[in-house]
Amino acid sequence: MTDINRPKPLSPTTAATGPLSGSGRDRGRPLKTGNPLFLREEELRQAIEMLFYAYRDFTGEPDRILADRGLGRAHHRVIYFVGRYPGMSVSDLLNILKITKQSLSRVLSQLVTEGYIRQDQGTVDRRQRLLTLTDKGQELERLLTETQRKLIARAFRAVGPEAVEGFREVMLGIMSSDEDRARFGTRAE
Amino acid sequence: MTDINRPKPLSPTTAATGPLSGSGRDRGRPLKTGNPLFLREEELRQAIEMLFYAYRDFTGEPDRILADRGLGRAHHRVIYFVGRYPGMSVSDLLNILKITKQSLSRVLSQLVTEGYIRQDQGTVDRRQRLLTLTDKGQELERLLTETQRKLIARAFRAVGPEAVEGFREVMLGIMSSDEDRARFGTRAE
DNA sequence: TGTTTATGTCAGTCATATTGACATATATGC
DNA sequence: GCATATATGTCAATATGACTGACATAAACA
Repeated sequence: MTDINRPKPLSPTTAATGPLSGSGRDRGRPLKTGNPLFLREEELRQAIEMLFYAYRDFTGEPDRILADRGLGRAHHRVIYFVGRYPGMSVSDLLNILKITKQSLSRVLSQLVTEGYIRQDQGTVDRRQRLLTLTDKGQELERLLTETQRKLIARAFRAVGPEAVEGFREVMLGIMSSDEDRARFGTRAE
Repeated sequence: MTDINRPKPLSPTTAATGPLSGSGRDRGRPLKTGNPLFLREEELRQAIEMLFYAYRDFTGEPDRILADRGLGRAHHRVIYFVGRYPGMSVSDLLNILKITKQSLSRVLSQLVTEGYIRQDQGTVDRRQRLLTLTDKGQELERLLTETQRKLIARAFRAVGPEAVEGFREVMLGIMSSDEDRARFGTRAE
Protein backbone atom coordinates (compact mmCIF):
# COMPACT_ATOMS: atom_id res chain seq x y z
CA MET A 1 0.00 0.00 0.00
CA THR A 2 1.06 3.48 -0.65
CA ASP A 3 0.10 4.59 2.77
CA ILE A 4 2.65 2.91 4.92
CA ASN A 5 4.75 5.90 5.68
CA ARG A 6 2.01 8.32 6.39
CA PRO A 7 1.57 10.96 9.02
CA LYS A 8 -1.35 10.54 11.33
CA PRO A 9 -4.89 10.92 10.03
CA LEU A 10 -6.21 14.38 9.58
CA SER A 11 -9.74 14.12 10.82
CA PRO A 12 -12.47 11.65 11.57
CA THR A 13 -13.79 12.07 8.08
CA THR A 14 -10.69 10.52 6.68
CA ALA A 15 -10.48 7.81 9.21
CA ALA A 16 -10.87 5.56 6.23
CA THR A 17 -7.52 6.73 5.04
CA GLY A 18 -6.02 4.94 7.81
CA PRO A 19 -4.82 4.44 11.25
CA LEU A 20 -1.77 4.45 9.17
CA SER A 21 1.51 3.92 10.71
CA GLY A 22 1.06 5.70 13.97
CA SER A 23 3.71 8.25 14.39
CA GLY A 24 5.45 7.41 11.18
CA ARG A 25 8.73 6.86 12.87
CA ASP A 26 10.37 5.32 9.90
CA ARG A 27 9.53 8.04 7.48
CA GLY A 28 12.28 9.70 9.26
CA ARG A 29 14.77 7.38 7.73
CA PRO A 30 18.11 9.11 7.74
CA LEU A 31 18.97 10.98 4.61
CA LYS A 32 22.39 9.49 4.91
CA THR A 33 23.48 7.01 7.43
CA GLY A 34 24.84 8.74 10.43
CA ASN A 35 22.76 11.89 10.09
CA PRO A 36 21.56 13.13 13.44
CA LEU A 37 17.90 12.78 14.30
CA PHE A 38 17.04 16.41 13.87
CA LEU A 39 18.13 16.27 10.23
CA ARG A 40 15.93 13.35 9.29
CA GLU A 41 13.47 13.87 6.50
CA GLU A 42 10.53 13.80 8.87
CA GLU A 43 11.98 16.55 11.03
CA LEU A 44 12.76 18.69 8.01
CA ARG A 45 9.27 18.25 6.64
CA GLN A 46 7.85 19.25 9.97
CA ALA A 47 9.89 22.41 9.85
CA ILE A 48 8.55 23.20 6.39
CA GLU A 49 5.02 22.79 7.66
CA MET A 50 5.63 24.74 10.83
CA LEU A 51 6.74 27.68 8.76
CA PHE A 52 3.54 27.44 6.76
CA TYR A 53 1.19 27.19 9.72
CA ALA A 54 3.00 29.78 11.81
CA TYR A 55 3.20 32.30 9.01
CA ARG A 56 -0.43 31.78 8.08
CA ASP A 57 -1.55 32.44 11.65
CA PHE A 58 0.97 35.21 12.19
CA THR A 59 -0.54 37.23 9.35
CA GLY A 60 -4.15 36.27 9.97
CA GLU A 61 -5.20 38.90 12.48
CA PRO A 62 -3.41 41.84 10.85
CA ASP A 63 -4.97 40.81 7.55
CA ARG A 64 -8.40 41.13 9.11
CA ILE A 65 -7.64 44.55 10.59
CA LEU A 66 -6.31 45.75 7.26
CA ALA A 67 -9.27 44.40 5.33
CA ASP A 68 -11.57 46.61 7.40
CA ARG A 69 -9.76 49.62 5.99
CA GLY A 70 -9.59 48.34 2.45
CA LEU A 71 -5.90 47.54 2.76
CA GLY A 72 -3.97 44.32 2.34
CA ARG A 73 -0.85 42.63 3.46
CA ALA A 74 1.29 44.57 1.02
CA HIS A 75 0.21 47.79 2.70
CA HIS A 76 1.10 46.30 6.04
CA ARG A 77 4.62 45.54 4.93
CA VAL A 78 5.12 49.07 3.67
CA ILE A 79 3.72 50.62 6.82
CA TYR A 80 5.76 48.32 8.97
CA PHE A 81 9.09 49.04 7.35
CA VAL A 82 8.53 52.75 7.02
CA GLY A 83 7.71 52.77 10.72
CA ARG A 84 10.82 50.79 11.43
CA TYR A 85 13.15 52.91 9.33
CA PRO A 86 11.63 56.39 9.18
CA GLY A 87 13.07 58.45 6.39
CA MET A 88 13.96 55.47 4.26
CA SER A 89 13.98 55.96 0.52
CA VAL A 90 11.81 54.20 -2.01
CA SER A 91 14.72 52.13 -3.23
CA ASP A 92 15.56 51.05 0.31
CA LEU A 93 12.04 49.79 0.57
CA LEU A 94 12.19 48.01 -2.76
CA ASN A 95 15.38 46.42 -1.61
CA ILE A 96 13.76 45.01 1.48
CA LEU A 97 10.51 43.90 -0.06
CA LYS A 98 12.07 42.55 -3.23
CA ILE A 99 9.15 43.45 -5.44
CA THR A 100 9.07 45.64 -8.53
CA LYS A 101 8.65 49.36 -8.27
CA GLN A 102 5.40 49.10 -10.21
CA SER A 103 4.03 46.77 -7.59
CA LEU A 104 5.15 49.02 -4.82
CA SER A 105 3.86 52.06 -6.61
CA ARG A 106 0.20 51.22 -6.38
CA VAL A 107 0.41 50.32 -2.73
CA LEU A 108 2.55 53.26 -1.78
CA SER A 109 0.55 55.85 -3.71
CA GLN A 110 -2.58 54.59 -2.04
CA LEU A 111 -1.00 54.94 1.38
CA VAL A 112 0.15 58.45 0.54
CA THR A 113 -3.21 59.42 -0.90
CA GLU A 114 -5.04 58.10 2.11
CA GLY A 115 -2.75 59.90 4.49
CA TYR A 116 -0.80 57.07 6.08
CA ILE A 117 2.58 57.98 4.66
CA ARG A 118 4.36 61.22 3.87
CA GLN A 119 6.97 61.62 1.14
CA ASP A 120 9.58 64.34 1.49
CA GLN A 121 12.21 65.27 -0.99
CA GLY A 122 15.66 64.24 0.18
CA THR A 123 17.98 67.07 1.13
CA VAL A 124 21.23 65.37 0.27
CA ASP A 125 19.90 63.72 -2.86
CA ARG A 126 16.86 65.57 -4.04
CA ARG A 127 15.80 62.74 -6.33
CA GLN A 128 14.91 60.66 -3.33
CA ARG A 129 11.50 60.58 -1.72
CA LEU A 130 12.02 59.90 1.93
CA LEU A 131 9.17 58.07 3.56
CA THR A 132 7.73 58.61 7.00
CA LEU A 133 4.52 57.65 8.71
CA THR A 134 1.95 60.33 9.40
CA ASP A 135 0.15 60.28 12.73
CA LYS A 136 -2.57 58.24 11.12
CA GLY A 137 0.05 55.88 9.76
CA GLN A 138 1.69 55.52 13.14
CA GLU A 139 -1.61 54.74 14.70
CA LEU A 140 -2.26 51.93 12.26
CA GLU A 141 1.30 50.70 12.51
CA ARG A 142 1.00 50.47 16.26
CA LEU A 143 -2.27 48.61 16.03
CA LEU A 144 -0.89 46.05 13.61
CA THR A 145 2.48 45.60 15.25
CA GLU A 146 0.90 45.34 18.68
CA THR A 147 -1.12 42.42 17.45
CA GLN A 148 1.88 40.56 16.12
CA ARG A 149 4.08 41.54 19.03
CA LYS A 150 1.63 40.12 21.49
CA LEU A 151 1.47 36.87 19.58
CA ILE A 152 5.24 36.56 19.50
CA ALA A 153 5.60 37.68 23.10
CA ARG A 154 3.19 35.04 24.24
CA ALA A 155 5.10 32.37 22.35
CA PHE A 156 8.45 33.66 23.60
CA ARG A 157 7.30 33.86 27.18
CA ALA A 158 5.98 30.33 27.03
CA VAL A 159 9.22 28.81 25.84
CA GLY A 160 11.91 30.87 27.51
CA PRO A 161 15.08 32.62 26.40
CA GLU A 162 17.08 29.63 25.22
CA ALA A 163 14.37 28.49 22.86
CA VAL A 164 14.07 32.07 21.62
CA GLU A 165 17.76 32.16 20.90
CA GLY A 166 17.44 28.91 18.98
CA PHE A 167 14.55 30.34 17.00
CA ARG A 168 16.61 33.39 16.12
CA GLU A 169 19.55 31.32 14.96
CA VAL A 170 17.40 29.15 12.74
CA MET A 171 15.62 32.11 11.21
CA LEU A 172 18.93 33.77 10.44
CA GLY A 173 20.11 30.56 8.84
CA ILE A 174 17.10 30.44 6.55
CA MET A 175 17.63 33.95 5.22
CA SER A 176 19.53 33.86 2.01
CA SER A 177 21.37 37.15 2.08
CA ASP A 178 24.04 38.47 4.38
CA GLU A 179 22.53 41.87 3.90
CA ASP A 180 19.34 40.74 5.60
CA ARG A 181 21.17 38.88 8.32
CA ALA A 182 23.13 42.04 8.97
CA ARG A 183 19.95 43.83 9.94
CA PHE A 184 20.01 41.75 13.10
CA GLY A 185 23.53 42.66 14.02
CA THR A 186 25.13 41.16 17.05
CA ARG A 187 22.90 42.38 19.79
CA ALA A 188 23.56 43.18 23.33
CA GLU A 189 23.26 39.87 25.10
CA MET B 1 19.63 61.59 19.60
CA THR B 2 16.30 60.02 19.68
CA ASP B 3 17.83 57.54 17.34
CA ILE B 4 19.75 55.61 19.92
CA ASN B 5 17.71 52.56 19.52
CA ARG B 6 17.17 52.94 15.87
CA PRO B 7 18.16 50.11 13.60
CA LYS B 8 21.27 50.73 11.67
CA PRO B 9 21.09 52.64 8.39
CA LEU B 10 19.95 50.68 5.44
CA SER B 11 22.39 51.66 2.77
CA PRO B 12 24.89 54.33 1.91
CA THR B 13 22.25 56.16 -0.06
CA THR B 14 20.27 56.85 3.07
CA ALA B 15 23.20 57.52 5.28
CA ALA B 16 21.96 61.07 5.26
CA THR B 17 18.73 59.86 6.69
CA GLY B 18 20.52 58.52 9.66
CA PRO B 19 19.84 60.92 12.48
CA LEU B 20 16.27 61.12 11.56
CA SER B 21 14.61 61.54 14.73
CA GLY B 22 11.55 60.90 15.65
CA SER B 23 8.83 58.71 16.18
CA GLY B 24 11.26 56.53 17.96
CA ARG B 25 8.95 55.88 20.78
CA ASP B 26 10.07 53.51 23.36
CA ARG B 27 11.75 51.18 21.03
CA GLY B 28 14.04 49.01 23.04
CA ARG B 29 12.75 50.08 26.36
CA PRO B 30 11.13 47.32 28.36
CA LEU B 31 7.45 46.91 27.78
CA LYS B 32 6.97 46.73 31.48
CA THR B 33 9.59 47.12 34.07
CA GLY B 34 11.04 43.82 34.93
CA ASN B 35 10.40 42.19 31.57
CA PRO B 36 13.27 40.01 30.54
CA LEU B 37 15.47 41.17 27.70
CA PHE B 38 14.13 38.74 25.16
CA LEU B 39 10.67 40.24 25.55
CA ARG B 40 11.68 43.81 24.87
CA GLU B 41 10.02 45.58 22.00
CA GLU B 42 13.19 45.53 19.95
CA GLU B 43 13.53 41.77 20.25
CA LEU B 44 9.91 41.23 19.37
CA ARG B 45 10.22 43.47 16.35
CA GLN B 46 13.23 41.56 15.22
CA ALA B 47 11.23 38.37 15.44
CA ILE B 48 8.49 39.89 13.31
CA GLU B 49 11.03 40.85 10.69
CA MET B 50 12.83 37.55 10.82
CA LEU B 51 9.60 35.81 10.00
CA PHE B 52 9.14 38.09 7.03
CA TYR B 53 12.65 37.68 5.64
CA ALA B 54 12.85 33.97 6.31
CA TYR B 55 9.48 33.23 4.77
CA ARG B 56 10.22 35.36 1.76
CA ASP B 57 13.46 33.52 1.10
CA PHE B 58 12.00 30.16 2.00
CA THR B 59 9.41 30.46 -0.75
CA GLY B 60 11.63 32.22 -3.27
CA GLU B 61 13.26 29.29 -5.00
CA PRO B 62 10.15 27.07 -5.17
CA ASP B 63 8.27 30.04 -6.60
CA ARG B 64 10.78 30.25 -9.42
CA ILE B 65 10.56 26.53 -10.17
CA LEU B 66 6.79 26.72 -10.20
CA ALA B 67 6.71 29.78 -12.41
CA ASP B 68 8.58 27.83 -15.08
CA ARG B 69 5.64 25.47 -15.23
CA GLY B 70 2.99 28.13 -15.07
CA LEU B 71 2.15 27.31 -11.48
CA GLY B 72 2.17 29.40 -8.34
CA ARG B 73 2.58 29.10 -4.64
CA ALA B 74 -0.98 27.95 -4.14
CA HIS B 75 -0.27 24.95 -6.37
CA HIS B 76 2.79 24.23 -4.31
CA ARG B 77 0.80 24.08 -1.11
CA VAL B 78 -1.71 21.72 -2.61
CA ILE B 79 0.96 19.45 -4.04
CA TYR B 80 2.87 19.54 -0.80
CA PHE B 81 0.00 18.53 1.43
CA VAL B 82 -1.39 15.93 -0.94
CA GLY B 83 2.09 14.44 -1.03
CA ARG B 84 2.23 14.54 2.72
CA TYR B 85 -1.19 13.01 3.32
CA PRO B 86 -2.00 10.87 0.27
CA GLY B 87 -5.64 10.02 0.02
CA MET B 88 -6.73 13.11 1.91
CA SER B 89 -10.13 14.52 1.08
CA VAL B 90 -10.89 17.92 -0.34
CA SER B 91 -12.27 19.12 2.95
CA ASP B 92 -9.16 17.97 4.79
CA LEU B 93 -7.19 20.14 2.43
CA LEU B 94 -9.49 23.10 2.88
CA ASN B 95 -9.14 22.66 6.58
CA ILE B 96 -5.37 22.87 6.40
CA LEU B 97 -5.10 25.67 3.92
CA LYS B 98 -7.93 27.70 5.40
CA ILE B 99 -9.06 29.10 2.08
CA THR B 100 -12.46 28.87 0.43
CA LYS B 101 -13.42 25.93 -1.74
CA GLN B 102 -13.78 28.28 -4.69
CA SER B 103 -10.19 29.40 -4.27
CA LEU B 104 -9.01 25.84 -3.97
CA SER B 105 -11.12 24.78 -6.90
CA ARG B 106 -9.24 26.66 -9.57
CA VAL B 107 -5.88 25.51 -8.31
CA LEU B 108 -6.91 21.92 -7.75
CA SER B 109 -8.75 21.52 -11.06
CA GLN B 110 -5.70 22.83 -12.85
CA LEU B 111 -3.48 20.33 -11.09
CA VAL B 112 -5.87 17.51 -11.98
CA THR B 113 -6.20 18.66 -15.59
CA GLU B 114 -2.47 18.92 -16.00
CA GLY B 115 -1.93 15.51 -14.50
CA TYR B 116 -0.26 16.29 -11.19
CA ILE B 117 -3.06 15.02 -8.98
CA ARG B 118 -5.55 12.17 -9.19
CA GLN B 119 -8.99 12.23 -7.60
CA ASP B 120 -10.57 8.93 -6.63
CA GLN B 121 -14.00 8.41 -5.22
CA GLY B 122 -13.89 7.42 -1.58
CA THR B 123 -14.90 3.84 -0.82
CA VAL B 124 -16.24 4.43 2.66
CA ASP B 125 -17.89 7.74 1.85
CA ARG B 126 -18.46 7.93 -1.86
CA ARG B 127 -19.05 11.69 -1.78
CA GLN B 128 -15.42 12.24 -1.04
CA ARG B 129 -12.75 12.78 -3.65
CA LEU B 130 -9.56 11.38 -2.27
CA LEU B 131 -6.48 13.11 -3.57
CA THR B 132 -3.18 11.54 -4.49
CA LEU B 133 -0.17 12.66 -6.48
CA THR B 134 0.43 11.11 -9.87
CA ASP B 135 3.98 10.20 -10.83
CA LYS B 136 4.31 13.59 -12.44
CA GLY B 137 3.00 15.18 -9.27
CA GLN B 138 5.42 13.24 -7.13
CA GLU B 139 8.27 14.29 -9.28
CA LEU B 140 7.41 17.95 -8.87
CA GLU B 141 6.72 17.52 -5.19
CA ARG B 142 10.12 16.00 -4.69
CA LEU B 143 11.82 18.77 -6.62
CA LEU B 144 10.11 21.49 -4.60
CA THR B 145 10.42 19.85 -1.22
CA GLU B 146 14.05 18.95 -1.85
CA THR B 147 14.78 22.62 -2.37
CA GLN B 148 13.18 23.65 0.86
CA ARG B 149 14.48 20.72 2.79
CA LYS B 150 18.01 21.53 1.79
CA LEU B 151 17.59 25.10 2.90
CA ILE B 152 16.24 24.03 6.26
CA ALA B 153 18.79 21.28 6.66
CA ARG B 154 21.61 23.71 6.05
CA ALA B 155 20.21 26.07 8.66
CA PHE B 156 19.59 23.27 11.14
CA ARG B 157 23.02 21.77 10.67
CA ALA B 158 24.63 25.15 11.20
CA VAL B 159 22.96 25.79 14.52
CA GLY B 160 22.67 22.38 16.13
CA PRO B 161 19.93 20.38 17.81
CA GLU B 162 19.22 22.64 20.78
CA ALA B 163 18.60 25.65 18.60
CA VAL B 164 16.38 23.50 16.41
CA GLU B 165 14.37 22.46 19.41
CA GLY B 166 13.99 26.11 20.36
CA PHE B 167 12.84 26.93 16.86
CA ARG B 168 10.24 24.17 17.02
CA GLU B 169 8.90 25.36 20.33
CA VAL B 170 8.54 28.92 19.15
CA MET B 171 6.84 27.93 15.93
CA LEU B 172 4.35 25.80 17.84
CA GLY B 173 3.70 28.73 20.11
CA ILE B 174 2.90 30.98 17.20
CA MET B 175 0.32 28.62 15.74
CA SER B 176 -3.12 29.57 16.88
CA SER B 177 -4.90 26.25 16.87
CA ASP B 178 -4.39 23.14 18.91
CA GLU B 179 -5.44 21.20 15.88
CA ASP B 180 -2.40 22.39 13.97
CA ARG B 181 -0.08 21.93 16.91
CA ALA B 182 -1.35 18.40 17.19
CA ARG B 183 0.05 17.63 13.75
CA PHE B 184 3.46 17.75 15.39
CA GLY B 185 2.78 15.23 18.10
CA THR B 186 5.10 15.10 21.03
CA ARG B 187 8.17 13.53 19.62
CA ALA B 188 10.93 11.58 21.19
CA GLU B 189 13.31 14.10 22.66
C1' DT C 1 -38.18 10.89 3.69
C1' DG C 2 -36.20 14.98 4.75
C1' DT C 3 -31.90 17.21 6.11
C1' DT C 4 -27.11 17.63 6.22
C1' DT C 5 -22.61 17.00 4.18
C1' DA C 6 -18.97 16.80 0.50
C1' DT C 7 -18.03 18.52 -3.50
C1' DG C 8 -18.33 21.34 -7.57
C1' DT C 9 -19.45 25.37 -10.42
C1' DC C 10 -20.81 30.07 -12.26
C1' DA C 11 -20.17 34.88 -11.80
C1' DG C 12 -18.22 38.96 -10.14
C1' DT C 13 -14.66 41.38 -7.58
C1' DC C 14 -10.32 42.67 -5.37
C1' DA C 15 -5.39 42.68 -4.15
C1' DT C 16 -0.84 41.56 -5.37
C1' DA C 17 2.33 40.62 -8.31
C1' DT C 18 4.63 40.50 -13.01
C1' DT C 19 6.92 42.53 -17.70
C1' DG C 20 7.86 46.18 -20.79
C1' DA C 21 8.04 50.82 -22.25
C1' DC C 22 8.66 55.39 -21.41
C1' DA C 23 9.20 60.09 -18.71
C1' DT C 24 11.36 63.41 -15.50
C1' DA C 25 14.53 65.25 -12.41
C1' DT C 26 18.76 65.00 -10.44
C1' DA C 27 23.46 63.43 -9.67
C1' DT C 28 27.97 62.40 -11.24
C1' DG C 29 32.08 61.63 -14.04
C1' DC C 30 34.98 63.32 -17.57
C1' DG D 1 29.00 71.62 -19.72
C1' DC D 2 27.63 67.32 -21.62
C1' DA D 3 26.79 62.54 -21.46
C1' DT D 4 25.37 59.00 -18.78
C1' DA D 5 23.53 56.83 -14.81
C1' DT D 6 20.30 56.82 -10.97
C1' DA D 7 15.84 57.56 -8.31
C1' DT D 8 11.41 57.79 -8.98
C1' DG D 9 7.03 57.63 -11.30
C1' DT D 10 3.58 56.14 -14.70
C1' DC D 11 0.81 53.64 -18.43
C1' DA D 12 -0.70 49.25 -20.06
C1' DA D 13 -1.40 44.43 -20.21
C1' DT D 14 -1.52 40.15 -17.74
C1' DA D 15 -1.43 36.39 -14.19
C1' DT D 16 -2.47 34.61 -9.73
C1' DG D 17 -4.73 33.97 -5.58
C1' DA D 18 -7.97 35.20 -2.77
C1' DC D 19 -12.95 36.62 -1.61
C1' DT D 20 -18.50 36.58 -1.53
C1' DG D 21 -22.84 34.80 -3.01
C1' DA D 22 -25.76 31.69 -5.33
C1' DC D 23 -26.91 27.38 -6.86
C1' DA D 24 -26.44 22.15 -8.08
C1' DT D 25 -25.68 17.19 -7.30
C1' DA D 26 -24.86 13.01 -5.03
C1' DA D 27 -24.49 10.55 -1.03
C1' DA D 28 -24.94 9.92 3.87
C1' DC D 29 -27.63 10.10 7.91
C1' DA D 30 -31.37 10.53 11.26
